[in-house]
Amino acid sequence: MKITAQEEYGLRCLLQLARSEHGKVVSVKEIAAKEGLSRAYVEKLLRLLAKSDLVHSVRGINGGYVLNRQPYQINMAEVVRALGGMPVVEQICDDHTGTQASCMHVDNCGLRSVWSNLTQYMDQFLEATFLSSLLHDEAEVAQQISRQSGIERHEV
Amino acid sequence: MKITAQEEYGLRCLLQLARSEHGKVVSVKEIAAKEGLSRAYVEKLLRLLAKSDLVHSVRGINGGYVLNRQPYQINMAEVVRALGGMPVVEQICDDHTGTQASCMHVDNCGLRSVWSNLTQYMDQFLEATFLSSLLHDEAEVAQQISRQSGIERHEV
DNA sequence: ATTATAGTTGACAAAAAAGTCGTATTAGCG
DNA sequence: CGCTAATACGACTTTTTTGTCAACTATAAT
Repeated sequence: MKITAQEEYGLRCLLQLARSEHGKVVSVKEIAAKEGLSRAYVEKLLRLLAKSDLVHSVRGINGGYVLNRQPYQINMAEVVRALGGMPVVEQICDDHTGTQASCMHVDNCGLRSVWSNLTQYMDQFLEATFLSSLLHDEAEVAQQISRQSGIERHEV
Repeated sequence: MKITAQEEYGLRCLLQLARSEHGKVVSVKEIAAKEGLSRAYVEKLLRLLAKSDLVHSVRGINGGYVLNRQPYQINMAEVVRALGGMPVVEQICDDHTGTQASCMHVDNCGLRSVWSNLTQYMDQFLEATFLSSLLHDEAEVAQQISRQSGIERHEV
């Protein structure tokens, strides 16, 4: 269970857009500087996000990227999906390795249920978390999310 | 958010052990055949599981691997952890990429809270799922887990 | 004791993911 | 128009993860 680099850094770039005034064009250069990432990488990530219509680009001089909706209208599940994210059960089953032509468990697989439920469970969480909630102070964010998820918080 | 190959295949091998009579030694050869994986790979996975004391090996002729506890005493969170699994927030923060020496958000990072809560949330789910529940028919497993997680099931 | 079967180990090879680069395209501005 | 600063895109390189191999050690059976 790994959070991929694309998810991590893609989300960060998105947050940079969310932080700036709505509708304002922010250049890759600026985002790259603020996140300490290379321009090339930031471009790649933003193009990914653009494919899923979370942002759009403005070309030419003074160009850059803009968030398509407001931060409170974008939930984490969408973002994670856009960034290549959530494992779809069919993919897991399809993508098997090994000596056989198809997964040994094609027609009866206890695991499939586990993964598919876990995925849905995570999705619930992510759908309930909006970009806007991540813009505050760390302590605030922690409180808010913890309340939402019903998890008691022991430490940061 | 990816389920890694090690988690997927390691868990499967473990399930093969869980399926056989408790305390019985099962050879890598046998597991490999049943899962359609190479012996070498199955060995590697079982050694990983052995490191975390979920199984132990018996050497020599008639050797193989044995589950250390009974399936109803082993939860998925342990298994996933043994297989390299759950992302620890410190790791994510530490493992940053980019042009700077440390993550740009070291002292105030909204994301940290999200990942850490998501992780805990998933952990709850995985801790409540035991190896024993994965031994039944797919349909049964699905029902059982869905009940446990409070997620309504729409389709398989 | 010998032999055959099984696990052990670390190095290696292959595949996938992460990240970079160069060239093309677009738009503002003089 | 032509220059400059920006995105677009695909090919490429690097790094990490997956998976394999070969030489080695342990043990039961004979």
